[in-house]
Amino acid sequence: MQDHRIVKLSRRERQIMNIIYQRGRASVAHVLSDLPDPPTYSTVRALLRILEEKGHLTHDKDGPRYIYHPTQPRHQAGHIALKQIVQTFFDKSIEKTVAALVSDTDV
Amino acid sequence: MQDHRIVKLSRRERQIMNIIYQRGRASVAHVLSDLPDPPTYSTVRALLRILEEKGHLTHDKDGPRYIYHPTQPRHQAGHIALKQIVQTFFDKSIEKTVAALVSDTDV
DNA sequence: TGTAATATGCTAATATACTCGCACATTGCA
DNA sequence: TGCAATGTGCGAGTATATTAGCATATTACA
Repeated sequence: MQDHRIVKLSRRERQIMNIIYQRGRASVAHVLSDLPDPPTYSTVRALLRILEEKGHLTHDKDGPRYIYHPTQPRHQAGHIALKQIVQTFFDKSIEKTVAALVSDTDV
Repeated sequence: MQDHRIVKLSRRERQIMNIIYQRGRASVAHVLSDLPDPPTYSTVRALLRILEEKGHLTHDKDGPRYIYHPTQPRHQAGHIALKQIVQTFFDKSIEKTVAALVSDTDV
């Protein structure tokens, strides 16, 4: 479990981190276009800035614009997220989790 | 994906839902004892009330006290949470997710 | 039965998240 | 080179989440 940073994110912060993890890296415009109930460009920039201050993101420049990417590697964040779910919903059993994962029938 | 209710939760709300899903059902005292950086009893009750208003929880009485439990079945919530993770961290690939799940080596 | 312990019902203050607008810089091209 | 398009920096308002306190009911048992 070790690093609980990600669990402390707020709703919007979480949405944004998910988008960036899914894409690998993203510009403000990318994030904005993927956000549900999208706010303004300004708002997204503000949130990205905050996430960077908190250490979840970094950016580098692609010509005139910022490209953000996670500081914590994708696979590592994925692992942590998985562990959380195994613990919360599947009695800490990897078997049960795999079973649920494979059986696509319900839900 | 279907039901995005759970993704809309705030930080504390999420923590509480996780605790209750993990336990199956829980009293105020249970939740309080499991919360990190625990607030006061009053606070927990307020949050539980809100979660109930939003439709995530119900309660029934065990003698003098309320016992809360999720309205959405555990396995269903687990499925949804899993799908989210598969999509965000593992390129929508169940194989990759299972692989990560089984290889306990890193993180 | 009287009292300490433990519940809930409300109400309201404080902190944090979320939002946006305005000013200014840079880019690309007519 | 001048202007429209697209960036960022920053400051501040609004909404929501988080917190706690006080009044009151119920329980358990000396």
